Amino acid sequence: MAEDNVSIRPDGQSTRRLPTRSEDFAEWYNQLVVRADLADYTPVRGCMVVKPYGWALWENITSWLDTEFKKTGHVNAAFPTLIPLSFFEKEKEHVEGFSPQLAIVTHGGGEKLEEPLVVRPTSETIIGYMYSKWIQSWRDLPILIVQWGSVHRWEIRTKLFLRTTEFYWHEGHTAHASAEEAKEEMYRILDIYERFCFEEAAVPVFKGPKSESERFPGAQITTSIEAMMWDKRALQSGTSHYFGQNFARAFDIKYLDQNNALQYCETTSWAISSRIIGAIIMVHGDDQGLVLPPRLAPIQAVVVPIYKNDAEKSKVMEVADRVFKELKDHGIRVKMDDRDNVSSGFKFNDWEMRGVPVRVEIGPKDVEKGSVALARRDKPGREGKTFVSQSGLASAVSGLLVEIQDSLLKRATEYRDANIHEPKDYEDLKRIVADGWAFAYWCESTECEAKVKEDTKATTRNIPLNQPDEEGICIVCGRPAKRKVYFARSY
RNA sequence: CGGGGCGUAGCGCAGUCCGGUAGCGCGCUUGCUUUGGGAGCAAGAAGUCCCGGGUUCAAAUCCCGGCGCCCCGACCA
Repeated sequence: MAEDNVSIRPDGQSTRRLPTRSEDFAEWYNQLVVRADLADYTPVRGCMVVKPYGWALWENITSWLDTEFKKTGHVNAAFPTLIPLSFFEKEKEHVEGFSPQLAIVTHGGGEKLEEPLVVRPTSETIIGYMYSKWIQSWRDLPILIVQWGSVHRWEIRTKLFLRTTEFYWHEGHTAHASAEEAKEEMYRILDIYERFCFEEAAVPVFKGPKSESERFPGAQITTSIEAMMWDKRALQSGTSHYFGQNFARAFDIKYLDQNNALQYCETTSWAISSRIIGAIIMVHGDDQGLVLPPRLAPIQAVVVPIYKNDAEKSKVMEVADRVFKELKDHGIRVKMDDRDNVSSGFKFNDWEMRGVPVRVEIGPKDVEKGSVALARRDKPGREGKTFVSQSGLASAVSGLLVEIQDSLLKRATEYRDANIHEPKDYEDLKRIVADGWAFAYWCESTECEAKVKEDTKATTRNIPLNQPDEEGICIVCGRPAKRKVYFARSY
């Protein structure tokens, strides 16, 4: 489906080489997003267009997550984009956290509004208000609702996918009777996020709680999944929060328990946003362009026919059409590139820019020999090319897609692990975070964390779960510490 | 908000110092030849030179005033 919507017109810079990642990583990213046809800039500062190819990728991400949410009992619903400003003032930390980022509507229908409306930056408040209306009894719990949509946060510096004024996401909002149940929910979702990253995006992540200073405004516990980008900076790729009764008290979300006693609910919220696309780009992309994990790629294989004249064309197209149909029937998301106005060499580069995992080249020689050239995107250029028989091609391509998926995860994991170090002392930590991640004991005090940030610009990312039950000493102050944390510069 | 840069064809830029026919590359259109790693030739189409004012016979160019964007230093999924 998605593959048929993809525009394949060359752009104005098609023949220009992308800057390499080591030359200028930021510029590499900016150009790649546009030239791979994922997104474009608009007249509205900080707001992007997600183009059909980028949206097809997003749809593959969302449909997997949606399926998993439904499997675990969640249902989808939609809440308003506009939220009364006063709602934000009901939870102290929430208003402090979000005030600087709000877009506010002051007029409607040509008149000044009595109360300004906030363009939602997140929906805890309006959903909390509605939950208080809907929940009366322990029988009403849990409520497990997911909203798919977009939100707005006024940003100073924006970057396509990573930080835009408007971005796309799902936000799950749940209400429970007990703290245990709410915390279980938070971790259940975190596990889904982790599985998504490993299995679908081939992006290895660490999951665990964030420090107090990195918490979501209004949360008691914030957990995250954290990934390492090619430039070794960290990207928070998803979050899951436990609110305790903070929002329940602010919005009066109460129920009568089995003993006829009035209780506050325990709530959670969680999200993965379109930012995850930025992670996929920065983890897998190379100097030729985008590299997409096969399981998420809108186009998994592209067929490129090669011919010199009409006689060759008719012979080649006969085979190419047959191959295309075979792959399609085999459930592979395949695209036929029968453009007549660009050379095959151009097409090779073009599909590499767009990150298509497998390219099937069919020329006159292949027609004679009953073969095709198979090129795998994770090994660009001629190195990734092999010649295989036309018979059994569909299963060969399927197998190759699996192999590419695995190799991307393996490569990303090795790269990440090679760039995480355990510092011997504080000076060592400073050296490490200049070009990598440090994994060290930390006393969990805000002072020590702030000192690291001050000295190195690195922040604590998260405290990974399942650590051995050992004690150490804080890398900053030397006091006893129970758990290790990742320190890294982040996006 | 402080420092630096930019605004000229769809995109990337030259021209501005020293005022005088609006230019280049890519892309686009048409035709022919091409197509196994970013094709060639030929003929075309396409610009309120960011906006407003001023100086001048004449302004992309000089002067004044705006606006917008990008890059670097304090927040976030």
